[in-house]
Amino acid sequence: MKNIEISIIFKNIAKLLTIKGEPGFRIRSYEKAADIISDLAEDVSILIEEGKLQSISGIGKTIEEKSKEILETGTCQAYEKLIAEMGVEVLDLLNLKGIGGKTASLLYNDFGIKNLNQLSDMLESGKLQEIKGIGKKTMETISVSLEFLNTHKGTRILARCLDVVAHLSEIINACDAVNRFELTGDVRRLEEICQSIEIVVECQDNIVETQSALIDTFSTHKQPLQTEISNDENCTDKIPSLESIEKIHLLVDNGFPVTVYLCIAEDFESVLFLTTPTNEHLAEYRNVCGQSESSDFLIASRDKTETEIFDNLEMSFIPPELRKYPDSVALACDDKLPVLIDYNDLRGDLHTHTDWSDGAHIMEDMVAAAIKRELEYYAITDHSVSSFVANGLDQERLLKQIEYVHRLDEETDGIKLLAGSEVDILRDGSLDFSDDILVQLDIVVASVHSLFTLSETEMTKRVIRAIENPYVMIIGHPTGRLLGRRKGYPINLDEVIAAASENKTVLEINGSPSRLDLGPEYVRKAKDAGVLIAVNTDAHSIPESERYRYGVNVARRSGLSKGDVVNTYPIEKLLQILHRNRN
DNA sequence: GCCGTTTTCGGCCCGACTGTTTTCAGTCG
Repeated sequence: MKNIEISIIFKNIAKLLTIKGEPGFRIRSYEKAADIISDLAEDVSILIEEGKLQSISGIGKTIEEKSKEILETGTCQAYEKLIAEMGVEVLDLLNLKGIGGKTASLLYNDFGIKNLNQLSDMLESGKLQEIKGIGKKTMETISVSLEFLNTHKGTRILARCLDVVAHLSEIINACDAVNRFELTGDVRRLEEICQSIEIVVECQDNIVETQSALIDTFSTHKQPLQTEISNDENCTDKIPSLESIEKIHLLVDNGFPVTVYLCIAEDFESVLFLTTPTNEHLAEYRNVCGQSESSDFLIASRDKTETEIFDNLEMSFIPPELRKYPDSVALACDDKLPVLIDYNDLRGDLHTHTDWSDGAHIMEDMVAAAIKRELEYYAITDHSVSSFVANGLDQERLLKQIEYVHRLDEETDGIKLLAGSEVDILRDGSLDFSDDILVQLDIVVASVHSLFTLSETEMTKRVIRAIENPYVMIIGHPTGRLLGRRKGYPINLDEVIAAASENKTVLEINGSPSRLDLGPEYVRKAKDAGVLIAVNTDAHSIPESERYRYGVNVARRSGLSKGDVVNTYPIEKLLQILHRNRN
């Protein structure tokens, strides 16, 4: 059980209590505890063992007891009681833009709204607009948000899938009848949003025996994923049931589909090969090899490794991340696939936070985590004054911080610290700090954090003006999207990319698992336009320093090589590139 | 629910802006 699981339960308790209409401060305590726990650098279980959990400010007796209960049983009674009473779907109400705690509570208590479908009916019947405080614009916001959530219904972001996979792996490992297993499908391709989890299992001897042993193992490990065996044959099935392939369908994590393919050793890699790509990509292989049926293909490729299968198709090995795009097959046939950036290629992080603004940890601890990651350079880029809620730094505090970073840099061996700022891009595209302040910074990341409702024209103009500022080096999370939750502000990215290309401004791939912003579609366009990319963590805590992996995933899926990513360069070259617009 | 203390309950809670109204809910990190 990881900290994140405990954190999610506390966050959900807070949400359910909000919707129920409970008074505020108890809710706030659960929210605070959830935030504290997700940011902890150590496992809750260890802190409890050492008797240290309650010494953290914000965590008292009740939170510790409930944490213990969750660690032991996968859940806690208080949470289960709320879910039983209100239903888990009611939580979706708070994911809608335009609806906050007060409105969600009103909808639930006075109108009996328990899920998005009921809300949708209410919206269509016009009853929603009768509620005080909901006018034309808010209706529109809710309607757009509802449609967005519906298109992502039943999906999970990659990070959540990997958490779920960690649990499933434990369960599968506990089954003696399994030789080995590997992820396939969406998760193997590292899709930012996944439709399902697919796993290929190599059985020890008899497939049917392994199948029934695995079903037994899954059935006895119900918590914390609410794992159920499902008979739903409509689950993602890339290959038909064959004599040599069996399947198990599961629903985990409140109804998320999992398909387990069971096969013998000889078929393991060919099943992996067939189940990894999208259907569109798979069709391209068929064009190349002329095999029309998966079953024929399977027989033809029996006992071969994936590499041998690609060899037989007379194309180079296509990394799983690229087995989505039809064009990668043509590139593989011509042996022209890019050499993808590797996770170890990053030499530094150019966008991070500390407790000077809204980070959870002190600068020294964040730096220690960076040294542990063996980074060569590390930029501190706390928020600027306009991000008030994030305790953004004003000019005076920024100047103090620059000095502090320089001093810490002198005292610290093994890493170069860069003084930076994540500067807010204001409404008109100007920045929070004047040029004579910006010139003192090693790194300037400029980001939009407010006024998401501007028109596309205004927003595009706003960001381009920031790009044109010679002191701005990187545009942070360029679309403002939150995966599965928020579409991002309206902006013409083609124009933004053209402006970045012209002004030699770097665009960011933000490694926050719920952002991953820019996404592959536009990263590819940026690469084509000669724009360099920075893969940053935007870490607000020590655990978040690990999110560089998610950023690299996006870079790989976008077909980026090491040379396309600015923070793979040695420090001298990096600064030369970033400072080239300064005179 | 947590904290702190003047030991048994009162205080916790940021700011600017938008939308919808005329006082407040929601949104940005």
